[in-house]
Amino acid sequence: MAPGDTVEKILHAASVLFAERGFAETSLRTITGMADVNLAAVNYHFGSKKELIQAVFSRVLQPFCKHLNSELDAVLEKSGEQGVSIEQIIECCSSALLKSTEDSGMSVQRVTRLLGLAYTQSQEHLRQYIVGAYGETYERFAGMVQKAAPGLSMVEFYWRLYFMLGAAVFTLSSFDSLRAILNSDYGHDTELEQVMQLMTPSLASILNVAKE
Amino acid sequence: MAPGDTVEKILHAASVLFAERGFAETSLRTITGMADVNLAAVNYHFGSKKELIQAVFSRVLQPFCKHLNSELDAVLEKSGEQGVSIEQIIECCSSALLKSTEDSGMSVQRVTRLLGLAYTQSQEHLRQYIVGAYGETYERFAGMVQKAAPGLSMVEFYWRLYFMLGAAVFTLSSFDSLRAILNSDYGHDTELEQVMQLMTPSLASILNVAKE
DNA sequence: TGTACATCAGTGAACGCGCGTTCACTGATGTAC
DNA sequence: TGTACATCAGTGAACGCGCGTTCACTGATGTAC
Repeated sequence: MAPGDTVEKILHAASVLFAERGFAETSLRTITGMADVNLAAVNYHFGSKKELIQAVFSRVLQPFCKHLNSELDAVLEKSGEQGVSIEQIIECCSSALLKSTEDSGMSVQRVTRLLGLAYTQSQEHLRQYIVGAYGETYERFAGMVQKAAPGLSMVEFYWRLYFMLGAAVFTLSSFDSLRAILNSDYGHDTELEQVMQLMTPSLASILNVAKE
Repeated sequence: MAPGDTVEKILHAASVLFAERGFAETSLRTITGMADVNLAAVNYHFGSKKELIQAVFSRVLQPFCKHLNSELDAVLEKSGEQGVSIEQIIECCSSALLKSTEDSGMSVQRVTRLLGLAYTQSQEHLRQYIVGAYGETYERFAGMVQKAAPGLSMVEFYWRLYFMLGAAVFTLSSFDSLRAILNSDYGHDTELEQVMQLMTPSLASILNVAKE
């Protein structure tokens, strides 16, 4: 077996299981069982369960941030004077998300579920790690969104940004179950790409709607 | 000590701790320690940890649904022919949420965190219990929202409703940490009621924005 | 080319610990006769 | 009024179990001389 293969198998199984059940509900025995590697291999390669969690996030966030940055570069270059619209920024996020899932072989649902977990499961070590490693890209993104919505106060902008993030993360991370409900109740199937397209104008309107 | 007091102390401690850390991360020993009751009292009064989780949700959802129903009644009666607007429905939810937290002595953040957990922590027994006990109120709410946004296809309505729920649940349940970040980065404090007011037009715009 | 040693990925079994749950028990209160 | 019994809230200690982690060990590969 090629070296590094064990590491990759552990990371894959951990991503799948963490996204499905959360961190505390997923034991190392379940992970190593699914990955078909020895239990002790996790601590051998990663040191601890905490560090495994961080490694899983690295594998997801690094390609995403890379793609997001180059998408933002492209859009900045293309639209010179008239500035970048919020719709364009959202589409940067969408395609960065899709491209990064191609890279890692993970689904969009899984990636956004992991992102949601980072918010909702209060793992302080994880929050610190993510802010430290990927805070810069986030700041850049937030700055561009703010430029696209002039005239909003700091407070109003900030909260509207979180409304947008909440809508996106919540919907995408629960996509499978929401799709299943819609399918069984109304017999209508929806593709992920379709929902991401539906989402763009809705997210944009959150930011652009007139002030209260 | 008055009878029923132990039950109430357990429910209170469990609500606080579940909302803070999730279900798996909260042990019965932590709960009974905080509530200052005997460890075995949980299984004596509730039967199991699962049933305790359900009881916590009952204590939260029952008053919320009660208030939401009467708010919806009031608004239906008031606005006869011209129909009920989406803003009115959102405000029904807001005040039902505020009133129900007064009842139970729990914060809005805690209630929405619990609601978010019900979605994100895949506790199948809990999802079934909630749908069985409170699905009717949800159907009524969803039906009224749909009437307030005529012209949308089933698919488009359905997904926009989830964008709205996501934005609301995500923001309110993370309110404390978002508020803290805004405070430390820009020195500006925001009250919960203020955010709920900011949220109304943004949520309404998700539903009302023109079709793609 | 041969030998001795170092490095490294991986293993199997065990460690102590905290978990949810169980059970025999206590002591107070209510009820029947 | 007195006594026997039933009910009920609560308790203390222990149960077995699955958890993350540790450790001595193996066997393959690389390196120095």
